[in-house]
Amino acid sequence: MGRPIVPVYVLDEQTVGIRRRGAASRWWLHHSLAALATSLNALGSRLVLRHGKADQVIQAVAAECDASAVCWNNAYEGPSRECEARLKKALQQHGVVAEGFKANVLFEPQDVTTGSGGPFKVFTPFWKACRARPSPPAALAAPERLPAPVVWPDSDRLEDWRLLPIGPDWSRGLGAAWTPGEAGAARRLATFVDEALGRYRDARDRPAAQATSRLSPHLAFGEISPRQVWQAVVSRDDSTATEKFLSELGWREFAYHLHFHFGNLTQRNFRPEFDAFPWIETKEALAAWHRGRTGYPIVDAGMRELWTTGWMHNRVRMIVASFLTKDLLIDWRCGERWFWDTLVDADAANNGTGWQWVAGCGPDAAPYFRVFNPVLQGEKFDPDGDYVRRWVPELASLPADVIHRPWSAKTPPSAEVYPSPIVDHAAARSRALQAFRTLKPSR
DNA sequence: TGAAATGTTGGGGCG
DNA sequence: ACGCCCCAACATTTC
Repeated sequence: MGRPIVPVYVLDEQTVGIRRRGAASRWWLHHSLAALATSLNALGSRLVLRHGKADQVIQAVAAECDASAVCWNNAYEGPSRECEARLKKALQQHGVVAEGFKANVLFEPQDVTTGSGGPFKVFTPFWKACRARPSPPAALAAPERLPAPVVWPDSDRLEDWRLLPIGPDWSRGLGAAWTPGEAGAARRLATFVDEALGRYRDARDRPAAQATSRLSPHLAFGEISPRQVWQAVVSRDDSTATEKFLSELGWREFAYHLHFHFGNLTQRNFRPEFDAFPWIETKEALAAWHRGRTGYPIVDAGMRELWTTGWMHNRVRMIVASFLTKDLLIDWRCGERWFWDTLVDADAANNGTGWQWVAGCGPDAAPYFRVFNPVLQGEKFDPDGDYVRRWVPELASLPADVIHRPWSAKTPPSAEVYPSPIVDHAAARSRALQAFRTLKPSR
């Protein structure tokens, strides 16, 4: 059955506008590709690795194989889309069937429109419109074997791509936390559905509860399709438990929708009035944030979880982002860059949308006056302090009622052990409100 | 997917 | 017993 299939992965670091992956996601990519190659070998196939401009490389491989068809999953962002368009045109000129599929999204951005036919700028109506559409079709089962060609095209060696850290190996925490690859993704999904989905709605905001799916890096690398996730979740037929989780998949869809319709939002303010915002350049404060030494336990715990595991709980991402942009008044792009480099789930659309949402310059963004209080957020979402104890061990002996404000403890930790807050939150809040008032009102 | 300031209410202490 | 005040608890508004 079927004609030979040649699986190809192209590492494109040359097409202008395609951003080079950060260090943590390069680590993930290495292990993901290794896992994919192993799986393909078990099917009697191989993974061909090439690097270069994706459209040119694929054309070359297709010619070497005398391919009759080339298939891929659609991309939704500027330079990648242009690359696809060039490839499609070139292949068709040579009589090769070229087809993109939508396995990376539940709903394609152009299929979801407002009543007047335009794109959405607010999440709730966007997701409502998605839910009103037919459910995404179930994913097809994986083939049991892939027919091999008589002659395989050449492949790069994965090691030669040097995706793993050179010099000091900071990746041990990543390896302990994650299993990149399709099998790891499937296990993660099954575990989540069995053990955590039922309490997701109530426990998802508590970072110590381990109640989220942790599928984000697997989704970001295409190791699992959102359609597979959708299917596993809705088949539980427990709408109160699942609806909240589905809407988080919806935020991912919304991010792709925005990037498709409004262009790259990883650097450009969606609301142009923010181009005049008085961000402050403070290297010391930024460094304290990077290293998890701000003096606010929930912020520092999150930043250290990120550094150690390449991932941070969603609630804590909002808290650390609010702290950077509002308490420190540091440009959200500085935070976006750090996340891009350190997150194993780094995804251009999700990262840009999330940062702009918190900073207030994005679509459907938090209003400027919403400033998270890192103490109250800690007390509300980490009431026992377990998350802080895990990631900020020097505070582990503090009782729960002061662990989010160590300066109030009977015997506060010395400044060598744990820093005093680098800013006073109350003062920082009023400074931020002041700064935000300088913006011209939009619309 | 907030927080703080301000307003309202009702119970209890106390002159 | 009554009225006054205090303030916790809750609601509303404002940033």
